[in-house]
Amino acid sequence: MKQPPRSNIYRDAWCGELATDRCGTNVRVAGWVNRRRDHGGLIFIDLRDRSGIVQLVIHPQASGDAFALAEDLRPEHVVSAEGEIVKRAPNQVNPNLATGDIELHVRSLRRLAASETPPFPVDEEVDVDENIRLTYRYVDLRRRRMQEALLLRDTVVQTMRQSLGAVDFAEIETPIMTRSTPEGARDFLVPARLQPGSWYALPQSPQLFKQLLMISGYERYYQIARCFRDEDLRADRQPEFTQLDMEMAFVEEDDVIAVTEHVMHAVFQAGGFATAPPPWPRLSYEEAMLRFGSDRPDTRFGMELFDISEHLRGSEFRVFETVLSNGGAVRALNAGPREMSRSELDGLSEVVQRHGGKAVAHATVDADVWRSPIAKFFTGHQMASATSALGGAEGDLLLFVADEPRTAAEALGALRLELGRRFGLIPRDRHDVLWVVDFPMFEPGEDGAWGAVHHPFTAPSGSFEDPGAMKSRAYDLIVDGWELGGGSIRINTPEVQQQVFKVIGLSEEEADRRFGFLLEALKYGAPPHGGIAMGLDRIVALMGARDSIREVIAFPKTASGGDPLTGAPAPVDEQQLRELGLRLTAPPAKPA
RNA sequence: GGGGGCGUAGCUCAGUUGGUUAGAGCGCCGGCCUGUCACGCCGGAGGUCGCGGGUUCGAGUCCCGUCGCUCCCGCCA
Repeated sequence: MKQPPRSNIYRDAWCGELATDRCGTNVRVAGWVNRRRDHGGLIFIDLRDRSGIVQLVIHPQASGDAFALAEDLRPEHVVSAEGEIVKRAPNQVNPNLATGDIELHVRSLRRLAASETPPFPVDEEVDVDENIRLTYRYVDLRRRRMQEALLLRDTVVQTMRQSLGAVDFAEIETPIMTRSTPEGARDFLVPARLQPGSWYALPQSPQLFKQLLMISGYERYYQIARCFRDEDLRADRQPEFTQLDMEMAFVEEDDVIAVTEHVMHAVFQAGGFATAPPPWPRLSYEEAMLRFGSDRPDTRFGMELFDISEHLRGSEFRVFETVLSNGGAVRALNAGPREMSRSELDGLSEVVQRHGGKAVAHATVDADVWRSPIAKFFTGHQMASATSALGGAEGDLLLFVADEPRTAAEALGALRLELGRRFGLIPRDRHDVLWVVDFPMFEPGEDGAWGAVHHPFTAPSGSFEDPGAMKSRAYDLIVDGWELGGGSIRINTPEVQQQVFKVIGLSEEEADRRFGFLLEALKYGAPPHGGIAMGLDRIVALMGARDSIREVIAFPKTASGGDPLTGAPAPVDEQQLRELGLRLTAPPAKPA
């Protein structure tokens, strides 16, 4: 706590900050009963506020009905206590408690509110069913781990504001009710009562508004922005989430990257998250895919991937030969000296299959050849050459995936992560930060058209003659295999913007209808500009070592998008629908 | 949309091959206890085994369906 509380009838001190310097003085504290130990003739109460815990001692001779009340207190009752701070005898010191060398000898005690027995323990770190935690989130948030997470989140946000403010960024708000301009994800829609049949959309990001602000000359903008995407949830994805959204004018990649490194390094330091100092290494998308089979590689451990297509081409192994002759690749990794059972190996194939691969082939290095069901298909030279490419030593387990190059890379990349976790190869107290750059601008979509890999406002490099070969001027910040943020230099002329729309199959009319306002704005002096968006929830989750961003959001949604506390989403009255000019074509899924 | 895991007391869990009255720890309630801090001791209450259906002499256990939570694939800056 930065300051003592203002003295009032409830308290004049924080529980967790009382120390021997206050011995002999009279203090008043308030909070929740964390635990009560009733010895019959003497009662101890651990009183908790946000700052921590202090032990209250209530003697029978305390004034008034203090002792009788203390007998009646239960966990989570809210009380205010007043009395003298007393130094504990040496044999009574509790080394596990920050305030363990003092205690408060209570003179008077007031119960400010009673409490039902909490649905789960507040004072213990037991894993409680998440649905129950969310139903009673106000109780859950009292628990130490949740408090730590939310206060870490505050530290992160404060640090972002300070370090951006210090380099002239201005915080500017953009609308939550806006026009549907799908960037790829599904929009959340809000019906417009005043214009029946029309809809607002909640922003997937402030992307277009921050570009407009650059055109408006604000030079350096940022916002801690809430964003909305109506897609399925994951441990690291919520339908509403928060990002640190930034944009700068007259910049190229290095400028945005430098500012981001400045902010994020400050954030990591403020949260005690140990990383190397900037500048952080940059890896091209192509290299990331080749070496790690992922565009967000976890570089904290090795076991890198290799393309051994050329070492094995021309073998008798039909599976590999078919893949190779169809333009596919054989990718492999060296899992090191490991014995794996048949069922463990089958398990690896399942991992690969989940990510679009077909199966994993395996071989164990045995002198110059392989011990493997597929060894008989290869020449000694092929085996020796592939083994050497993989740095294989006697007894090493080699794993192969053959497929279309990208599928092979991604499937083997997923396998690498699984092995890293399973064999404990990932160091706990080391954190790797890196940039992935040089993304392709377009990739083939399902309908044969091109799709924008980033979003269609990203500036491309290369020639529109060959969209598949174009790169985007984009960059992603990756930490420990988490994608913490991404951004790009944006398009700042209507001509280029139109060309990009054309490549992704947006007709001129369609582009004009949906993004006409942007194209128009680009005609009025749009400076070169670029920016980035950092996922706040992910940053805090990673720094706080949480598996899910729900652990760092005060009131998150469940995997089905609901909030067990409020019951949202819920049906609305017929009257509300009528005012909006809406009628349901199907009855509500569940009654109100 | 698809696949996996889970659902038994307030909480965390056990529950054998389908078999008599479904258990444990913590919590809760009552009693005792003046130095505990995971206080201790004694006693007690507490169950729609998520829900519905089926098989069976008999279902927490097997089958079908359904709901909820969760992880992943698809989807998603």
